[in-house]
Amino acid sequence: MVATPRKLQEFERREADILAAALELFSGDNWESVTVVQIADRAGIGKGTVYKHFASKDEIYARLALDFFYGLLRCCHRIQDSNDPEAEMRSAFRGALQYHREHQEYSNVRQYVFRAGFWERLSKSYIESFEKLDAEFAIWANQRIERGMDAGVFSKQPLVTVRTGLDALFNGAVSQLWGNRCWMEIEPDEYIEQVVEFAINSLKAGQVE
Amino acid sequence: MVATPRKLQEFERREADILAAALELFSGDNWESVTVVQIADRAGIGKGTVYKHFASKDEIYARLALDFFYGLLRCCHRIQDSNDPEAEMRSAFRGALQYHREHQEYSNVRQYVFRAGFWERLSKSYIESFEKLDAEFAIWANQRIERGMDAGVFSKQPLVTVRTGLDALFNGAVSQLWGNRCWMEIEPDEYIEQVVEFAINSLKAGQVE
Amino acid sequence: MVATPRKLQEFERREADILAAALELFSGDNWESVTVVQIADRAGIGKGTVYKHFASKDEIYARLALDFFYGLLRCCHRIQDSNDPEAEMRSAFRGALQYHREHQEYSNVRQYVFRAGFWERLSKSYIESFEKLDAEFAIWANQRIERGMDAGVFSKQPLVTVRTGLDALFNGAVSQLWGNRCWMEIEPDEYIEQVVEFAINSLKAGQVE
Amino acid sequence: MVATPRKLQEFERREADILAAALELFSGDNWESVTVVQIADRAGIGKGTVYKHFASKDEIYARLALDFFYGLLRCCHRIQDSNDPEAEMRSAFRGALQYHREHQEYSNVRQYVFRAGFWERLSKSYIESFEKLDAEFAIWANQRIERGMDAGVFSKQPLVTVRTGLDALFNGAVSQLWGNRCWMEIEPDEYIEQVVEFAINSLKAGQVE
DNA sequence: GATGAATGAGCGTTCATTCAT
DNA sequence: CATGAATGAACGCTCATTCAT
Repeated sequence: MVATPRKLQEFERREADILAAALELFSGDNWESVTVVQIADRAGIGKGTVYKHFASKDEIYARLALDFFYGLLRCCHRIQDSNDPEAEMRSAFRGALQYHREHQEYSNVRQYVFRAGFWERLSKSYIESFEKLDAEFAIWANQRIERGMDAGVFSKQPLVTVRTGLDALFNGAVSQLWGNRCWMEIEPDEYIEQVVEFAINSLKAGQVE
Repeated sequence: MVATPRKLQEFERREADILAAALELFSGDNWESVTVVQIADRAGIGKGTVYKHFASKDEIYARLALDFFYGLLRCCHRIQDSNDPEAEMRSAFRGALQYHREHQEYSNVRQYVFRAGFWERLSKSYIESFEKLDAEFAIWANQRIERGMDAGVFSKQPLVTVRTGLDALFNGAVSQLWGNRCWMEIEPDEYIEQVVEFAINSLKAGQVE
Repeated sequence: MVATPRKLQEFERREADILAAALELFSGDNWESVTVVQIADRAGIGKGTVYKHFASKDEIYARLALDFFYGLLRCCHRIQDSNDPEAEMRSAFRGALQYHREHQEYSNVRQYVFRAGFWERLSKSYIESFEKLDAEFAIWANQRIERGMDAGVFSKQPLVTVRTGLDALFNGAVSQLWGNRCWMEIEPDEYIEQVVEFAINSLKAGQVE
Repeated sequence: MVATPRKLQEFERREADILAAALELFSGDNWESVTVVQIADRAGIGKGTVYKHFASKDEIYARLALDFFYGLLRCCHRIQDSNDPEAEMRSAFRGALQYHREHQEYSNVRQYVFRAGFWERLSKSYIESFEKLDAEFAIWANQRIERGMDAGVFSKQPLVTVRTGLDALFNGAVSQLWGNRCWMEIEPDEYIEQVVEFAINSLKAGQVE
């Protein structure tokens, strides 16, 4: 076992410090006007040091978003393969929504990286990371949907239609969970169950019984 | 009756123009980066003229917020006194929520003035205006709640508890109505009714029948 | 006759001040590291004011270059049409070289705008100005060359060959005139005469006598 | 004979590496924006190590300039004393120009150290080095000029006049040799000969025969 | 009173320089 | 001693605010 050099450990810890500081500030009320100096100050380092770790402020956003989405992907990958596609899909959808609920601090980061212009400014390597992420999600989701269709559990529909609909449903649910900061007429957990139910129903819809 | 001088009329019209222009821009997508020049241009006046009416950009925000909240207060005051405190409260809560729904263009203004730091920068006179507003709301709401309690319609609870709960409920509902831009599982009107119901129930809760 | 408003006069004077200040600094030894603050200080104005007149530091360079090249074009246009194409071309070539000699302060500006990357950063309208300038030069030069060929004074050669060669010769001569800041083995005037002679000879070269 | 310790050898080799790396970068196109990191990388060492050898980036420039000028002085000192002052002067002038022609890579270094402000920033010891260098040149040149005057080969003129003129001539010739990168009406070697001839003639000028 | 030219603090970013390891 | 992470002054540029006209 090779011991990680102390220097490297510290360097990585700083990166974590910066990301943590940035996330705290981005999740606050003034997130639109957070400056690099504020991030550096909160991380307890100098302004220039931030740029040893990230080429730009946007890259901090990008990195936080990647961390968030990779966490989401891990959520999905944790679902065990089984002979019950419906249960799998339920678990995945529920888990993904719960993940968002538990990480509301990424709400503004997500909003920011989806803004027009963000991708245009982003460096090639970060764009590739996001594309790889998208591809992994697509593979994972499509496999499960097709498996369910082949098993006759989900109705046969064009994959693109199903994916588009589920994505819209999912994003709408996330808005709901995040848009409401203090209160909701039904409990989030119950809300999530209803969305999951809706999603499963739409996957089985039109099925000949 | 003293005729308002033409000059004064023009002055006030300009102020309205500025506020209208600012509100349009603040309700748009890039509201965070709206500049004073943009506001002046849209109002059809020079940049310097804006400062004849408002000491700072923040005061425009403050003034819009005051307009909005005074409109809300007028909503409440329009409720006729009656012998039915529950119906009054229902009307008030419903009306206040409808008011927010109908004035979503103030969404960003409200967010902005609630930011940390806004009040620190605000001039004394504006702070006093906001405090006066708060006080009027408190008087109005407390009167109605106490009247309802005295009449035995609402359960006897500490006023502070009731006010805190209702405020949270109200703010949550506003976030819900404003936060979710594309999708909601129930219609806003129905949503408002449910919230009103919930509020009334909580006012009557614990009551011995 | 409409009197120019005083304000506009002052505004234009400031622009001239900025350009003059920039040209002085760009013609000096430290021209590569001239800052906007230095330009503003020398022009006796604030940093922000520079940006009322020019969108970027590069645009100051671009504007100076345009001024320089338009002056050069005026030099050419001043040459009277005559029945002697050779004398015209001699006058033009000589005049253009003299113009460069008399405006050596633009030496670094010219170098800067010809750098790779400068055009990529330049705004569309400035690029169009330069293209228009190029086109006017081309029209003027081609007319005179073709007229000379038609008159049998210059030898018939492909226009592109002649233009390429003359441009190279001209640029080389400018380098010579500018590269040497204090001294030259022959006097600049004599040098210019020799280059002109060379140019004319190359235009007549291959001619059947 | 004391053996140079290995450690010291290595230290000196590193210094040579840094200077070589810096010279390569300073002679390139983007020499103005060369960074210390680039120099260190090309020298195959860490950034901090550069500062073990040179107190600042300017000192690297200064040291390169000193190396260059000491090389030039050695050129002069290599000229054998003889009884022919004119031949000596010819050799020296020709050699010095050839030295510049063969070391065009120092062109930007020379330009940089002659900039206003460079000397102000330079440390005392380096300034002294340059002053010593100047003094040695002056001694060498004045000796030869005076010897030639005493021998009746050069005309009697105030030393200051002769030195000023020769310096201007020399610097002009260097600009010519370095400034013109693409084109010259005569070959460099021939150019040098003409300059030498001109220099000798001016030394003999006004002489009563 | 209305104006917009002028301002300079503050933004994101770079890089020469320092210093703990 | 060599290193490179950390620093902060200074860059080009923006824009809220001021003030002479």
